Amino acid sequence: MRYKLLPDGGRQIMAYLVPGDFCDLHVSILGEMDHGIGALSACEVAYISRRTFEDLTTNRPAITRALWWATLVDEGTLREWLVNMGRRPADQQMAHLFCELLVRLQSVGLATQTSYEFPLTQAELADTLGVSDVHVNRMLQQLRADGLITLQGKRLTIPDVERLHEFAGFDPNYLHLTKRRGNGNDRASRNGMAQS
Amino acid sequence: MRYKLLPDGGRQIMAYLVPGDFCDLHVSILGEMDHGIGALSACEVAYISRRTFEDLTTNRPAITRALWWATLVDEGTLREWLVNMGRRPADQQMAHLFCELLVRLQSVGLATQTSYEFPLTQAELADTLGVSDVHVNRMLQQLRADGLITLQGKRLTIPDVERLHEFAGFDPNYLHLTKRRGNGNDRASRNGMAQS
DNA sequence: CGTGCCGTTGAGCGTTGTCAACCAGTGTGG
DNA sequence: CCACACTGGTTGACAACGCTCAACGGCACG
Repeated sequence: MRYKLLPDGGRQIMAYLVPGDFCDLHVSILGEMDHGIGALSACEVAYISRRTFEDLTTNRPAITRALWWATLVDEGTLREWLVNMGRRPADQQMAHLFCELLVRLQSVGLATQTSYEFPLTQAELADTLGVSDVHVNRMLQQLRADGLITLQGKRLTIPDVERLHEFAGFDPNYLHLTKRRGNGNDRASRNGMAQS
Repeated sequence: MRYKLLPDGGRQIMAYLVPGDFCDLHVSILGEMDHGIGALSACEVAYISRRTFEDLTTNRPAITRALWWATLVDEGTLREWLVNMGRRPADQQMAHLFCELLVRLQSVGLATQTSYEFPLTQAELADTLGVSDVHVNRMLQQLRADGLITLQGKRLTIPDVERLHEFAGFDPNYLHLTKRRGNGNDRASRNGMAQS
């Protein structure tokens, strides 16, 4: 995840990273990090040396373009999150996040048609959605009571994906996933390599 | 501005563009726009043809890097806005926006040390901050009463910039402006051209 | 068998939203 | 020159959403 800490001790989570995502392309270009990065579950991290990066961005325009593409998708996601926080009540907001994670995890082969591992605590959800943890708890119960989700142990299941989309006002176009094959492993295209 | 419209008629504004900013680098890379762009005041727009763009991104790595840099700064701004909406009450949120605009407008020579033209309506502010227009009105009055801002006609003045920063919890580091000269015209560096 | 994390619940309060009305300024057409 | 409509800002009353504080229970871990 990406996050920022505030003077008053508050934390705002601004992004979730799934396998295949880049976590700090910023540093190479901007020279400085303006936020923190943390792991919410076991992670495997690949390093690209500064020299390699410099080499790629000066000599390999197609790859540079693919990396740029990845940051633009991140940007699109941030915009959608902004809409989420600004214009939707907490329950729809949470439902929207669940929809997004389903699609993104499917694209890397980490979700079935209707469910995925969900290791987040309610406090972390609260720091993501900009609401209190108590309120997250109540909204979760409501979503469960309405049959929109089930959350047992660490697994989130969405019985009727279409209905949750409807409820959350979710439209995955902002993720810029290329739609083809339905086999749940679309990683190459998500990373934009295929087009370049 | 960048914005999205929702099915219920709501609008969320996700970014303000000041002179020198790029408005749709996305299209060339992502191939599709996922949000709308609108003008809030008279604008002058420069077009770059697709062919020129293709040429730049394949043959001019330094310029490509500068463009990429610009999108990364936009991304940083989006993250800060997310923090703003998630973790700050409406009054501080508005103050934070005023602080950001002061710095950004100064960097393109459109603001004095303490004031700038502010053409937004309260309804537009509301759509930016994710609150109702009535509430914007009341928070504005409060900021005025506290002597943090004055807003006469279309001009916003910040009598004590340091105090407003304090109140809003504003730290301009996320804008990645290079600090040098204090003359309020720092456009070249803001666009990242100087470094490349 | 303690300790700590996480989830859950209740009560009361504060911020913010909704609805509705009103006012000032501006432009328009008769 | 004067209705008229329209936009943008302002105000009041009330409801609703979400927060804070506080306590408690289950569970894993040492």
